[in-house]
Amino acid sequence: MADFSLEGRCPEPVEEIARALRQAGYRLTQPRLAILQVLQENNGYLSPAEIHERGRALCPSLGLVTVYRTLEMLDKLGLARRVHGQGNCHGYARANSASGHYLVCHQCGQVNEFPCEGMKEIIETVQQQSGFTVEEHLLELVGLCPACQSG
Amino acid sequence: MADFSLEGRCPEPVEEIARALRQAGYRLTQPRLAILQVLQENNGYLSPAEIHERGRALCPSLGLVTVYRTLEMLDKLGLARRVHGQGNCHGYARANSASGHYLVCHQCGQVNEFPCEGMKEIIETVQQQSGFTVEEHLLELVGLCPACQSG
DNA sequence: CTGCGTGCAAAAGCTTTGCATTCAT
DNA sequence: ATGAATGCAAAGCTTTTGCACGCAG
Repeated sequence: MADFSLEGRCPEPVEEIARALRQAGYRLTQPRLAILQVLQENNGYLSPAEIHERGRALCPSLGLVTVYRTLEMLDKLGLARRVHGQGNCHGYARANSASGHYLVCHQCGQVNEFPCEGMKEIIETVQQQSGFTVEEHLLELVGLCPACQSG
Repeated sequence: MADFSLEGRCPEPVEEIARALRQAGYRLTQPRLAILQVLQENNGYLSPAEIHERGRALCPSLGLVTVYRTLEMLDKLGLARRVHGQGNCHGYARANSASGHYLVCHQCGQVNEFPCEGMKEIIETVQQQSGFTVEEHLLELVGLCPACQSG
């Protein structure tokens, strides 16, 4: 099940992320922990509403507004990443790395990041041919994960 | 100004697209022509609201609802493409090719498509390593176009 | 203690739906 | 003539804002 992309990066414990949060000057609260936990446990692409719903199991008072605010913050810190679906664009997944490369299963919603060496070269070429200065990139591959192919 | 990506593909006249529309069984109406014209003239990334506003110059009665419906249709037919911005996700640009590769200027909003040979190889590698079956891909490079770098 | 972070309520946007009318064919 | 397409109005969502209270540090 796409193990390659999980090697070493996946089980990054919530505590570690929490530490990163603190170092960035943010407080560590129950709602935030709940949201981090949800993102951590779901290898997926979740809408704010879904995160809210699941987060309530861990922190019953969790409000949807807080989910929005926290996701925005996590996105800024690079701890979660906005993922663009084909239809709706408003899902989030945890960021395992800063790669910006996603492999999305359109059946089960699973999102993995993957390393991609070829990218630098492509960007270099495009910059030279177009005169653009490329600052960010987003690469999403959408398809079926191994489990959903057989299921 | 990123000419490379425009070679041969850009001036695809509205009439040609219109023909494609007809062949797909759709009627050719003023509102649709106006929207096609707007997409054609703007090398860019436009929100439905912007398209509506500009389209009114060409077809004063144009309603926002029609813009939504038409964009959805054009997207399905591959004649326009949804472009994902960093903040908002709901821009559209005309589709010059079926490449799925965009070069976006975050200053002026200009969107170009570009050819990208390296992609097939990347997808091949990822499929083999992950077991995913990749059906679609989306590559966006975001940066500054030549004009905006000097401006 | 302090004030950052929260939840609630409400406002503000954006997108979709229903329906009578218009217009391309 | 005929029904696909449109525009309007309104409903339905999603996201943001304002504010008093609570909790982490």
